[in-house]
Amino acid sequence: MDFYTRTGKMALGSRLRRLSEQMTEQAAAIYDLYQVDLQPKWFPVFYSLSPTEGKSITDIAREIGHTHPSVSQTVRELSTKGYVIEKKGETDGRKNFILLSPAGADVREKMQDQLDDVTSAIEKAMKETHNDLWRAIGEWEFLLEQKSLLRRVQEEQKIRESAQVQIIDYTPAHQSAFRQLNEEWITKYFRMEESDYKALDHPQEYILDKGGHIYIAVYKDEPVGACALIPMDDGGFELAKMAVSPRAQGLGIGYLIGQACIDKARALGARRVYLESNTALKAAISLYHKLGFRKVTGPPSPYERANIQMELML
Amino acid sequence: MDFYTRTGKMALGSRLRRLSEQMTEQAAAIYDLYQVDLQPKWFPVFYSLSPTEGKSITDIAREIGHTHPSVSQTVRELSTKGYVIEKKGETDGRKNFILLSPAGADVREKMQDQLDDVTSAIEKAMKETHNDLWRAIGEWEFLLEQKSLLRRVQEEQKIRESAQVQIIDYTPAHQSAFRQLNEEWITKYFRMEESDYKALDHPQEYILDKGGHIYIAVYKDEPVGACALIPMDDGGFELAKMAVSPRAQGLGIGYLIGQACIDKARALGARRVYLESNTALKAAISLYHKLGFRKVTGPPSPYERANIQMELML
DNA sequence: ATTAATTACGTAAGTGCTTACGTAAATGTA
DNA sequence: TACATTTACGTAAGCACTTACGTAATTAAT
Repeated sequence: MDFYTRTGKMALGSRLRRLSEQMTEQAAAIYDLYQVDLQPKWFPVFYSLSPTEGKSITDIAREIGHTHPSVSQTVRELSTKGYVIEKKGETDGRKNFILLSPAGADVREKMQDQLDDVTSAIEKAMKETHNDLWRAIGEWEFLLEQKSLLRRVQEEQKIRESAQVQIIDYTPAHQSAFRQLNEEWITKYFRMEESDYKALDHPQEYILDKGGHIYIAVYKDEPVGACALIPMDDGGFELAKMAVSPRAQGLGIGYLIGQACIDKARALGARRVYLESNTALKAAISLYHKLGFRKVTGPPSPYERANIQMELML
Repeated sequence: MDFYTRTGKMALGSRLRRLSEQMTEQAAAIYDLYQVDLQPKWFPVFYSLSPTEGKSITDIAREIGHTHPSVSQTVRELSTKGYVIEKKGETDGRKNFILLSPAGADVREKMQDQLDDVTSAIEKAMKETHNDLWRAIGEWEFLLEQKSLLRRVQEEQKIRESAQVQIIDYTPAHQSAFRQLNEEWITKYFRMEESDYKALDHPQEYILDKGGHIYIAVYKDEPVGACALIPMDDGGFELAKMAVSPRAQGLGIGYLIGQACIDKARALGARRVYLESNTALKAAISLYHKLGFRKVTGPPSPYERANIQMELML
């Protein structure tokens, strides 16, 4: 008991199982009390049946939320007990329609008191609690249907890891990382061009000295992303050489480093940030949209691979 | 889903199990996400261990609320994985002390992020609910520890069945039942005496005609209890011939029919109800106590079997 | 100092479900 | 009209536990 408070919410599943086990364990004793010759595990199937209307195995399974083999098994057991009658489907020879036999209907009748007593026992116990277990389960069922626990945990993971990402100013020590991160995606989709070599091999000369800026994203002491601002003739900046290592995808690094660049451009008094990209890079384009960029048509680009131009007015 | 609302609270156990299954099913995927090479089922045992302090199999089992074979099995699996070290007890050769190996401690370290993320994912989800599942489970654990579900259901059964018990006035048609019910317990513990035959064979003459009264308890259209009020010289009544069929025990019939007699005595203006019994009849004596009777010493009784006298002042 | 009872723990088998898989019937497609 | 696909359902095996049982080691009782 104490253990579960220490492990915390991680043990929610186990704790639920233990509680349910405690309850179903008592169920057997309760059936005895009412001298109903029915195994507790049969209850869902048994209760779903009627003496008049037959139901197929799959129908029952869907209704009670078990698998069909489980229902199939239970039906066989109920059948040897003589509580149900099986009838092959007439129009559909695969189906096996199950209905309550007279003996089964009899047991069902006798069970009514038990059902009533159990219901009121539980309802009375529930009144002693402040937190309604029945409703809480319902809410969780809804919650998990909406978004799985896995997805929720993934989101938490992302939040935690994003907090460990730092956006820092470029220093000469980052040159090789800056080149490598960019070369990686350029060669994957396109080919390195003359302007790429200039900017990546000599960022000091071709970017910084011209009044530009470079940011490096660091995650767990390793550079995993980069982005540059290159001054344009109109007083604005071009956002270029945006790169995120595939190993660090999903941490929102693109957004963080892009936003850092935009903030810097604004701080430097620019009115506009411009960029060129390629529509094949779907993730990149959608990131730019998220950052506020909109498609424009401007003067032709020096880059072969550019087939889309975007801008963001500050 | 709909099925569970129809079956009502009876399905509380199943519903809990299904929810817990949904959660533990996701657990495996979550472990994958963090690349922790640990089976979810190992978690409770694994988490209970430390690298310095060894714990015996039974200790672990008690702590996490599983059985010792389950722990034994898990430890063997963790052992072949190299995550734990087993050490025979030095003072007690039966014990098998388990501690985390360096490799195990390593995994434990790596798991911390996962634990944190799962905890905050669940806590965040919980904030979206109105009924706190975690607390609700805690309350139910407490509730069931206090009084088992079986006991609670038994109480409901008793309440429901007691409502079906009716206390009615004696009519001549009840004479044989009146006699049989009393003869049953008298011959079981003692022997029939002269006064018994008189009262049971001729209740009209020996009880009613003298200004006495008889009540019959009827349950499911069958007489299952009886009790008589016989007028005494002092203006009070003697409570006598109280009998409840063993087949109808536990329905509180003794109390109901006793109370009916007391009410009647009061209505007839009596100041005192008196009775004689035997201390061997523990259940009867405690019932009389519950009805308000106290032990007294009075004149000797005509009945051989009487060894205790009680009275209730109205 | 024996003998009996208790405790620790391992192995085997059972439980109430599940997934995996196979077969026959029904349905869709060319 | 033949073929592939889907559906219904049964059987087998697996899963994560449990209970049942047997065997040492320890402790209590005589």
